[in-house]
Amino acid sequence: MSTAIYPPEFGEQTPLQDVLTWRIHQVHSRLNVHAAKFLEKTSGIALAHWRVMLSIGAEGDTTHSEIRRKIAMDKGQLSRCLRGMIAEGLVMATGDETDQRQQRLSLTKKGKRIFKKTLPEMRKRQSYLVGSLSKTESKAIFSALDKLEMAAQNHEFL
Amino acid sequence: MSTAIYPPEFGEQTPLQDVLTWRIHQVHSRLNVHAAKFLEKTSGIALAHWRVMLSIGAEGDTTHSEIRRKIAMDKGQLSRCLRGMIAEGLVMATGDETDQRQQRLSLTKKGKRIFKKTLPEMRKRQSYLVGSLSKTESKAIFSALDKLEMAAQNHEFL
DNA sequence: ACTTTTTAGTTGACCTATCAACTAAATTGT
DNA sequence: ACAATTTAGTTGATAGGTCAACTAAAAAGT
Repeated sequence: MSTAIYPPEFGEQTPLQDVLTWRIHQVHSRLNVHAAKFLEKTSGIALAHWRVMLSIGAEGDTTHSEIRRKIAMDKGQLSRCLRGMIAEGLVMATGDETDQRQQRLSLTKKGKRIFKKTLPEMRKRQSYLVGSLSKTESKAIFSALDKLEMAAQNHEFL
Repeated sequence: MSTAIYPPEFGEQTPLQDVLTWRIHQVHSRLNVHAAKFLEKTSGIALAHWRVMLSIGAEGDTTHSEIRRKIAMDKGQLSRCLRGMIAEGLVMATGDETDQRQQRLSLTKKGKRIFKKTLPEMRKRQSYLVGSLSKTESKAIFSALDKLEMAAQNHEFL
């Protein structure tokens, strides 16, 4: 049981309380480890790289900040991540003619090949994970996450 | 909507897929930021320190590895965390007579004072967070997290 | 036109997390 | 009794996340 990890006095009075954020913490880290191992095995790329690839998409042509909007990644982190991906030959950057601050980003041939190979594998993985949930659970977990996120961003309670 | 953060082709075919782990990632990081700020404001302690305090408990007398069992924290991380907490005067360590490898850990007076001050605040915070969920959602999110964790630890799918 | 502000992205500093190597004490096996 | 293994905890190396300072280009304000 989830509550077992907390001292009774806390858990008993407030069964969902910190336990919930803690549970999210734990599950998150385990899912991350799993995803990273899985990706390492199937295509040898890093989780962050996969996320960025996914946000570019096989035929995409996008920019730094557009990716950031999509996946809400720190811009410094994304900058370094993209540098790595370019170094590995997964992504190519070409200057944007109308705005010299930004660059158009797209997958290289190698990037596309890996993307296309990885996508179905990741789909399988996710189906496997989500398949462990009931319909109700999978619906509820999404709305619960949305609500928790909103609650966490509500500055009144801070 | 949650699925909006992924390319249509991915999201449409597999609505819950990576989106779910990604949502957990996002929500987790926002909850963490929120918790850290909240703790900073209410008692000036770090999130990791709070978690350890919580696992020791106001009257607790425990060991390194017992904490680790409770909160599944990396042992190196916990070692440094405890060192910091001892330096801050939150925790005191005394040698265990029967086993010289381990130490008995408990909260100092200062630690207890902060613990007692922080606990109701954290309860309020958690009630606030959990209060944003419906009964169904809060039940479902727990079982969903349990199942996802088990699925992620299943080595068959790796 | 030119100053101010916003936007795009990079870099550095720092902090946390994870993993592996290591020491020392206790337990188990013979 | 003593060798081998397990358990407890520390430390170091490294990767990833977070924040803030910085440069440069573009847009907006006057």
